[in-house]
Order: sequence, then structure tokens, then C-alpha cells
Amino acid sequence: MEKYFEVLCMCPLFRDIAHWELTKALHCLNARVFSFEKGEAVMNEGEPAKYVGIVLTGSFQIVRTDFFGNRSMIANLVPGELLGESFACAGVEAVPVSVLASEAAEVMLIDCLKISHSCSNACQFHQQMIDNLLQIVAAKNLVLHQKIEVTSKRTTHEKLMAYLMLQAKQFGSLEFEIPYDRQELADYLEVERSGLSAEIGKLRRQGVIEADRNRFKIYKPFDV
Amino acid sequence: MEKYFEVLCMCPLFRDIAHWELTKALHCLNARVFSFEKGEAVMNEGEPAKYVGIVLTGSFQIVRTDFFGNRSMIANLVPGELLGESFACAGVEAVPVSVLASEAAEVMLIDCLKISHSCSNACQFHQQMIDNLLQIVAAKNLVLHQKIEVTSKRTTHEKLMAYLMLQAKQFGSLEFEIPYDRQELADYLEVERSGLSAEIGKLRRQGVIEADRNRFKIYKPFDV
DNA sequence: TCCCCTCTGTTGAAATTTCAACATACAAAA
DNA sequence: TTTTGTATGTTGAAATTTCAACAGAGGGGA
Repeated sequence: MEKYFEVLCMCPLFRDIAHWELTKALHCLNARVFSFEKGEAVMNEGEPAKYVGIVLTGSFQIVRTDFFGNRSMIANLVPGELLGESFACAGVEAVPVSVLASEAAEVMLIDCLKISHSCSNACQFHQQMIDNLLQIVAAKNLVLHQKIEVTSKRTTHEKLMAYLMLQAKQFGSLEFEIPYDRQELADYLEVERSGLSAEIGKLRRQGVIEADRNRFKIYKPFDV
Repeated sequence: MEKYFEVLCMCPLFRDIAHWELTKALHCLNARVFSFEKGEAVMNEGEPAKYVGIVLTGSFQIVRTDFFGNRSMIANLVPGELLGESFACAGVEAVPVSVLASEAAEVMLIDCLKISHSCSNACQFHQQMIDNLLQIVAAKNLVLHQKIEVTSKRTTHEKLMAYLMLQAKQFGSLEFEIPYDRQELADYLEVERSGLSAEIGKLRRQGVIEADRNRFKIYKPFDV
């Protein structure tokens, strides 16, 4: 368990919880680590939400697949980030998404009830974790608002530019990598992959962006 | 203040807080009531988030308007529901949405910091309110997931049917009223109003639904 | 009653997306 | 090295949406 201390310490769930308390906390919470191969699911659409997961290594994608097989990409999760926390906190009986490993990955699962209920050992950290969870869940809300902001645009061109500008802003540079391949980006933008490729090609020819696989560079921030 | 007790008691923010404590709590939280005319804003896009609002009377709409004036409808809020809580809890400096009164309405504003910081009076309710807030913010997450589920559909037909089926499910009846007029529904579904009207007309002629203003009735749950 | 304004429905052309298919590049496997 | 498979780019036709404009139905006020 110790080898995960670095990522756990930077995990917002344990913010303001002393190092010496962390080991005790993990034991009290009955935290367990699980490994996943690329494509395996930590959580499946329709299942009840019981666990909060902390990404330790690798990355995961939050996706939803509808009745007709159309896939929608919600978000990408990297080490230190939480998964399932909103559904567990809301106590939903059927989560609306699946969470899949996008590469070999490890996650630490914690029973959500063990966080909110003080244990018989009268551990001190429960309250701090609930405060932390509140901030994390609120921040997740912003991530969803961002996706809505991008996908509410009406054309592939506008969606792509909105997404790229947002990434550039968050990355603090006009050159950056995104966590999605073409199909996944299309699923995030809610457009057709072929249409997305065509749009990227057009922007590339116009000299607006440079795009190589998942590496992008924006030359002109605005479409003048 | 007493005249709002009924709605405050059913507000999830005060769940499991004793009646006798509520008056004290409101005072301690420095809660104040504000009135709004139709169209007035409680909160404007770009402002910092400081307050949590509780809808007392009337209703509000969460909307976002982009650079080109395209409006996106996020949600509708009725008495007892909270507004701004996610942004306040996340401590964002620029909220991504505006919250507008969709009719004459009243809201109670509470400084978010007063909820999380125990006061000098050593009030008991702070902890309970944080627990409640966590559940509320997590539930708001589900509302956003729902909007994404609906708007991720590719055609106006699919979006409309997905929305109507969801409303029917939540209302527990195939006949129900929605809180939006045509333009607002189009803004929620992220489609053109004229295209939405055309689609509604088509479904009406096909006998799939009945639609009169904001009152809908679904005849055939599935499009066979 | 008449007028004005808002909401909803309609329409047809232009723009855009979807869909299905295929070409190419590249990396991993044999 | 050759083969195989995946990711990406391209294309043209069909389907759908957007856009702009207008018509009709009410409702509210003068």
C-alpha cells in the first residue's frame, strides 16, 4: 500500500489529513486496490453506486453507450482523481455511466458509507474527508458544465474550436496533448468521426491548427 | 421570515435539522430574502460564486449564453431547490451560467462560507448542513448527466423523445407539463426552435404525442 | 373592440452532418 | 520481412438542421 502514498497524498480526498493518519484511515476505510486491463470496467452502467474510486495509475474514461450503441464520452480520469463519487454520494441505484480503463490501470476503492459514518475507533478524519468530498463533487460539476458548453455548439467546427481553446487554456499553452484519439474525441464532441477528421483536415490546411494524433497546436486562437 | 418555514422545512439543505434550530440557524447564517421580477438575474455569468440560494417562491432558470448569443438552457428550479451551490462549494471565481427568474420569484441567499465555518456561537447544525450539501451537489450532478444524455442524441426527434420519456418517467405519468416554452425547450435540447416545432407537429400528426403549449401526452412510448 | 406583442407552426433553400465505403499510414505481430 | 490490424483521412450521396421569413392564434392593454 505504501507505494501509492505519493498519489494518495496529492489526492484531494485526503487534503489536510496528516500523513501519519493516512495509513490508519486507509485501514479504517477498508480501502482495497484493484488492477484493470485496458477496456475493463470498474463500474458498469445500471449498477448501484457504492464505491468511491481513486485512480492510482493509468487512466480511465467515463462513457455512456445508448440503446443504439452510440457512445458518449464524458471525461478522462488521471491518477489522483476520483471516480463514482457523485453517484455514491447521491446514493443512486443505477449509475448512468460506465467507467473503463483506457490503459492498464489501478484504482483504490473505498466503501462510501465508511466515509460518512464515523467508525467505532472514533477516527478524526471522517469530517475532513466529507468536507473534501464536497469540494470534489462540486468541482466535478464544473467538468460537466464544460462538456455542456462545448457540445452545445451547433457545428463540428465550433465544437472542436471550443474544445481546443479550453484545453489550451487549461494547459496554459497553445500546444498540448489531449487524452483522446479521434473516435474518442468525436464521442466527446458528440459528432461523427469522419466529420471530425474532415474538419481537422480543413483547419490544418487553413493553417489554423497543427494536429498530429493527439498532439495539437493552435496557430490562430480566433477564426478570423 | 416565518412565512417561508414551510418551504424551508422541505428544503434538503435543512434536512435533519430541528425546527427549533432553524430560526437560530437562519440568523447565524445571516440569511436574507430577495425578490426578483421575471427576467431578473440572481447570478450572472462571469461573477464569482459566493452565495447559495434557496428558491422560496416562483421559479428560476439556469442558462448560458455564448459569444454569438446562442442560449443554452441547463435546468429549471422550483421552490425548495438550491442554486449556485456547486459553484460556491467549488469556490469558482467566474460562474459559467446565469440564473434568471422565469416569473416573479423570491430566493433566500446564504453566504457559503458561513455554512462551512463553524460560528462563534458553536452552532450544532453546520455539520449536518455540510452533509446535506454533499448530497445536494451530488444530485445536481445527476441532473447534468441527464441533460448530457438527452442532448448527446444526434437528431431533434431522438432528443425530443428522450426528453419526453425522461419527464414521463420522473412525473410517473405519460401526461405531464414541462417547465419550458418552445424556445426554452429548444435551448435545452440544443436545437433550432423551428425544427423542434416541426418535429412536434410531425409526432402529433403521427399520433405519437399530444402537445398543447407546455402540456404533453405520450401515446406510444416507443417509436415503432 | 381594436391594436400590439408574444408564442407557435410552416416552409423552402442553404448549410452541415451522417453514413457507408474505401485509401493510406503506421505499428505490432508473425 | 511480410502480414495484420488499428487509427486516421477522404469522399459523395442522403438525411437533417439551420436560417430567414412569414402566418395565425391568443392574450393583454388602450
